[in-house]
Amino acid sequence: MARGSQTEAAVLGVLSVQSVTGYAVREAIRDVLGHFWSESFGQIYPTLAQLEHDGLVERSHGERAGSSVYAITVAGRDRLVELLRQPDHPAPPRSGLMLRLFFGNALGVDACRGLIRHARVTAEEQLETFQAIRDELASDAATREHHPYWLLTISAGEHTARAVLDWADESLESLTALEPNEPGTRAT
Amino acid sequence: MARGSQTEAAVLGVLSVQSVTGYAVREAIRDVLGHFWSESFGQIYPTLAQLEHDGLVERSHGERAGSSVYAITVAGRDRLVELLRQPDHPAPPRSGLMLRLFFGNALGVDACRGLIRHARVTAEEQLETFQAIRDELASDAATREHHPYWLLTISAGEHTARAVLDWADESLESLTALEPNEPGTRAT
DNA sequence: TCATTCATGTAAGTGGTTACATGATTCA
DNA sequence: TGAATCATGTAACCACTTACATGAATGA
Repeated sequence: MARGSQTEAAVLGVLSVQSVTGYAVREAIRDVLGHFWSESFGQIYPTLAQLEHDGLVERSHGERAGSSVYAITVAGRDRLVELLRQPDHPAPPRSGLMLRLFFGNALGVDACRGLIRHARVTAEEQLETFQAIRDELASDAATREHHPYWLLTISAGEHTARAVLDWADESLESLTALEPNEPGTRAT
Repeated sequence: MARGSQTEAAVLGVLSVQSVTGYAVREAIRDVLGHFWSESFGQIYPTLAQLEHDGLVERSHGERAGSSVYAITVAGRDRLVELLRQPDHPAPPRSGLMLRLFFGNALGVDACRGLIRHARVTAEEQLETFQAIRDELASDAATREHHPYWLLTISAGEHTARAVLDWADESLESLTALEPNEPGTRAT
């Protein structure tokens, strides 16, 4: 899947579940796909315009003045499947946390501990969020045919978060064994 | 940390371990930081030129004709610590796998199974790679002060890979319970 | 001698973010 | 009435990738 088509797929995907405004597409991507996907305004509106031009979505008047509701067409559904079938070209990894830890000898062991603790807290918060999403899903019958798939992504998030928890505990343990060698410590 | 400075940090970091050519910086980033970081040629050479201009690295003649070896300066070490201390602004998540699974109802359950199996295989291969790196590290005494930190990143990779394994097994199980509803299946 | 690796750089293109500009509607 | 939210769009900018261009050294 060419990089640009990923946005197309995400937007078509949202519209395949429900017809909404461009603004709501962005909200859905942020709130529902948020733990594994993101799109900015600057991408969504031009993409919607392109999709309309290609006959993959249709635009109708929204309830508010000037607002548009987009609905996916039959051709749009075909296109969505076509896009989803294309191979994934994952972006090269770039973890700022790992970069800092890798050069932890320069950064100093205390700063490393802080980074790991922070990652742990974030993972804990994520687990709570995932539980909340599970609860919400359980009471949403309208989209029940999607739930088995949506749960897959939630479960992936949970597994990853728990892995971070385990890793953080192990890592904090292993760093306590280290003498407080702090090459990077200076008064600021 | 501003986005551009991350490249600066990665390059300075590599040079803080050993003085090498630009080509070798790229190799180190690809082979050693590869599981959590990446830089392309187009980034490394301009960054090295900038770092030299700022007095953070020094250039000397390499063994080969026309080749340059870069060495980090004292100011460069200070700058590295400064960069590593800056807060991390993680790139927004973009998992093509999760996007496809989330819209699995459109893609079809068989294609989803294929994606998950593929992710599982990749995770298995990664675990083997990590073991190989562990073995290599154990026999490299020259960089021993870095090892506690380098092991942190390897361990993180292993935890993540094992999480994928568990998630994949669970997910494949959960999908077998699903009737073979295949909206996305068409002859191509 | 010929392919591969080592080595350095530039230029064009892309995918994406951020900020800007505008205005209606809702609700406190 | 005024702040927050809903809503649509554009323009500038940025980091990064890919492809290109070049050539020396190594080793089969």
